[in-house]
Amino acid sequence: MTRSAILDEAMQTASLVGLGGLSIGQLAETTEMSKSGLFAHFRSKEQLQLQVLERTRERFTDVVIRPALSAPRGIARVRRTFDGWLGWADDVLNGGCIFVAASVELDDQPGALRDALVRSELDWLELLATVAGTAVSEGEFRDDLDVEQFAYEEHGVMLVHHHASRLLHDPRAADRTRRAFDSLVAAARGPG
Amino acid sequence: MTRSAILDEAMQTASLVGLGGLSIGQLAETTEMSKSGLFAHFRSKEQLQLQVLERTRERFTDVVIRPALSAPRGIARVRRTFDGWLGWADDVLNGGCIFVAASVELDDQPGALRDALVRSELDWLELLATVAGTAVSEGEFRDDLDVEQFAYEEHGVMLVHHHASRLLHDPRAADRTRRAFDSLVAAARGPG
DNA sequence: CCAGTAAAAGCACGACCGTGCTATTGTTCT
DNA sequence: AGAACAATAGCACGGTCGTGCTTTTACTGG
Repeated sequence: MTRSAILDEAMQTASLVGLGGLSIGQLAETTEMSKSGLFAHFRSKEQLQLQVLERTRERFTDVVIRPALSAPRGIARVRRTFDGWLGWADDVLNGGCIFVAASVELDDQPGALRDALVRSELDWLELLATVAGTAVSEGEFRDDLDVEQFAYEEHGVMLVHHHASRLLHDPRAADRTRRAFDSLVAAARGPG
Repeated sequence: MTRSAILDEAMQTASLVGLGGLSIGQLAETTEMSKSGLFAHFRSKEQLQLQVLERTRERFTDVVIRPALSAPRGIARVRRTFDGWLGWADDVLNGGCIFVAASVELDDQPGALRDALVRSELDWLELLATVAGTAVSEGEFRDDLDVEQFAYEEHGVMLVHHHASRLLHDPRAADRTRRAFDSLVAAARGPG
């Protein structure tokens, strides 16, 4: 079992129980390794968590960010980024989005893991704002749009989608989310 | 140490480490009781968690819901509900909002605790929709407003506020949140 | 084939977990 | 004062946790 395969397994587990819920013994069991054999790959639990987070970032880049950036600049790209996020947990994870889970798990727990997550989230928000910016420069969004505010509100819709679909299992979640997103886009297009 | 006081302590701890992060031993330590003495009050960890959740609901009702419902019907009440939520974790908890934390902690963990949380969250969403409804019947919101959609988007703004303020410590969070909320209200007032 | 190296396993440790069972304390009622 | 009862403590159990140390296995280059 290669280190990379272990991380993939760990990522799936973390999606179900969070980064804090990861345990070396349980992970050794599901990968059919000895506890000490697995432990040798990482040299502490924190290292394991950091590398799982990093691996998740890589996968996220592959399945969400890169495809989104290959969409045409402007609203099309904004939409593709948003839709990519909506589907990503369903497509590559067994459970919920690891970033969402970690965000509430770590908000009161200082340390390297939290710091790494914060960097990651800031990158993501910045990317959302940048993508919105392409819609501005293409003339599809009004040119006095506050792109960071747009990213902020867009992120809110993502979070409420996660809540409604994963916790509440609300069958109307997809529809509500689409309507919320469309409102944001409409408001960004122009004044009334 | 009375059962009620224990629950208050446990609520504070849960706000820092989540309901799953509660432990009988640690709680016994902070309440200066023996582990078995404390354990006797609840007869399982799950019972403890359920009662902590219930206690949190009571406190939430006291400091958010009741004051909000005493505001005048309409937009004033909508705003008071929203503002009440924003402040509630800061005012009564040491850490983050327990409902937010539990929502991502439990979304893949079936059981009585998850069921109780889902009921609680559905109540909350329903209340948000109902309060928006008072603004409709007062003529302040347009009368074809989808109040559940409004509640959905409002909830999204709350979640992103929690993320930005607690995880990112973004000093602009309060301002961004207010602007997001104002957009929602403006859109609900009328067509353009 | 053998030496050297890397990966995995074996094993033990102290700590904490939830939970039972039994004893002790403290309170209330007659 | 003594009996009945509730609250708390003492103690032990099997289990899992993260992590060290030592030994075995698997692989590689000469």
